[in-house]
Amino acid sequence: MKHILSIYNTLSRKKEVFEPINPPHVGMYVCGPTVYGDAHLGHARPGITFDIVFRYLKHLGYKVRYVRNITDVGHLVDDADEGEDKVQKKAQLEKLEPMEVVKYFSDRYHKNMEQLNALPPSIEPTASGHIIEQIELVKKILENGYAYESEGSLYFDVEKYNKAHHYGKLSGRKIDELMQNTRELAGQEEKRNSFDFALWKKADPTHVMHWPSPWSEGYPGWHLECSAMGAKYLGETFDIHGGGMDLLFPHHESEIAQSNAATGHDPVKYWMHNNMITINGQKMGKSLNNFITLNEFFTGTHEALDRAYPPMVIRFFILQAHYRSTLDFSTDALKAAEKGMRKLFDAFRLLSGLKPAQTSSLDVKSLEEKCYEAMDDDFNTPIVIANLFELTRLINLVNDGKESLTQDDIDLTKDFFSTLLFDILGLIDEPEKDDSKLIDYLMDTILTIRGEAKARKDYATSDKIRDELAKLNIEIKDTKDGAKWNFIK
RNA sequence: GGUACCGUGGCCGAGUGGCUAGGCAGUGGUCUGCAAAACCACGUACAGCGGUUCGAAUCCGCUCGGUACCUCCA
Repeated sequence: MKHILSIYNTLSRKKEVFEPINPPHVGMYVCGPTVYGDAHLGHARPGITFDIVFRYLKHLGYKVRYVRNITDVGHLVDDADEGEDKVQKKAQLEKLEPMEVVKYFSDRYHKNMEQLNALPPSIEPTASGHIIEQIELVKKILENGYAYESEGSLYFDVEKYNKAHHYGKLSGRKIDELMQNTRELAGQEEKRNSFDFALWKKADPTHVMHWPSPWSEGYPGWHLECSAMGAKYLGETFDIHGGGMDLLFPHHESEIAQSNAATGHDPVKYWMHNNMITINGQKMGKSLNNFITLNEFFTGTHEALDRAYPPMVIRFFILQAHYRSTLDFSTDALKAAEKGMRKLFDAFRLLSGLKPAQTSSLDVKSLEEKCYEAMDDDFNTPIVIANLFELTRLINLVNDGKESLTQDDIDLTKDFFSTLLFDILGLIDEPEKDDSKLIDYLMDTILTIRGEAKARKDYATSDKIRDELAKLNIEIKDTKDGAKWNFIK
């Protein structure tokens, strides 16, 4: 099957046919988390969205290098805090080294991504590990005249840059409008224009994380790490840069500016942005304090949740919406996703037991084509899933003896169903395991039945139950308080 | 205030001019000892108002409602 993959490019605001710069190689950079807290549902979205992109590009035969950074330097706690580093603040609160905080939350993030069955990226660079590269990038920008020094800090000269390039071409902003919207804020005296952004910040004496540089003891500006590390591992121009829509401006806009200022050309061919997950119609976010962490979903420990929801339910829930749409969370929506997903898995299992017929009364091949068409159309996973539900209906019809498939068609169906469901969508059919609880319920049920048998003096049945359980190393003891049971070692 | 986006049946959510999206929930039916599962049938949903068109959820305008980003800092 010939694939013409189209991807919505934020830069052009339309779908474009995907043509890698150096086929069969594809370079993809995705903005990863700032590790100062547990990942929440919002973090799962880019994790899963770009996992799908990664999986599908590989499926199409591309050799993909997927780079996802870990931001471990320099983020502030929130808008109200002045000059306080998120990682640093967390470290001070917990009386830990900043790198202990980073390690702790990085590990937990990795665990969560693994639970969601998101494949690990090819390279996962950290900002703190690339200070030299960032300093070199600042030097280039400075040499090319797009940066200025002020009080030991370096800022990007947006106004000057905009004379040669268009600052705002990604987010659709115009510098005149930025001018007009300038607010009077404290701590801006160092900058020529309020919209200039920091390339290097001089650390104040209380700042824990700082490095030497030609300009001051300090730390790199936030936008820098992605420009520096993207160029290092994927080249000055690479294929795909992804991230959440909330990073569009100013982060990605500034990345484009930095790269142009340093190299004279754009860094990225296709910009992809996933939309936000909302809760009660509002963005789920750290600053709004309305987030539910992934661990809370998996254990059911958040007050908004009635029970635990396995990672695959979260994954399926996210895949049922297109990545560029907002997705509204509710437990009802999650439950609906869970039931639907189970239905798909049930149908897939049925395939193996289907009785083959001499002729096929159904056309399963066309469904496969529809699934691929949907994937090729900007990774439209909800359409893929809708087609898989149609396939599920057909499988059930065959199972009910109302339609028929030949062995060849059954094999073909099994093959493409599994490719789509497991390889491309990345779902895993894992039965929920909470054995201890399950066994308790089962034993209660069995002992109740045995008790009823004994009550009507049906000792044949009650003894049979005891003997059969004994074979499983389960011992039953009739006590004054009723029957008890335990495992025999 | 600026910029962008959105408003689809009870819920979630596809869909950029004419063709049933889909899932969950609900109702009726088939099947079944009962139940579950499965299958079949059923909802004449596209915020409101106007316009373009033979024809609009889909294009245009206005109104209402909602969301995100807005240059400190990150």
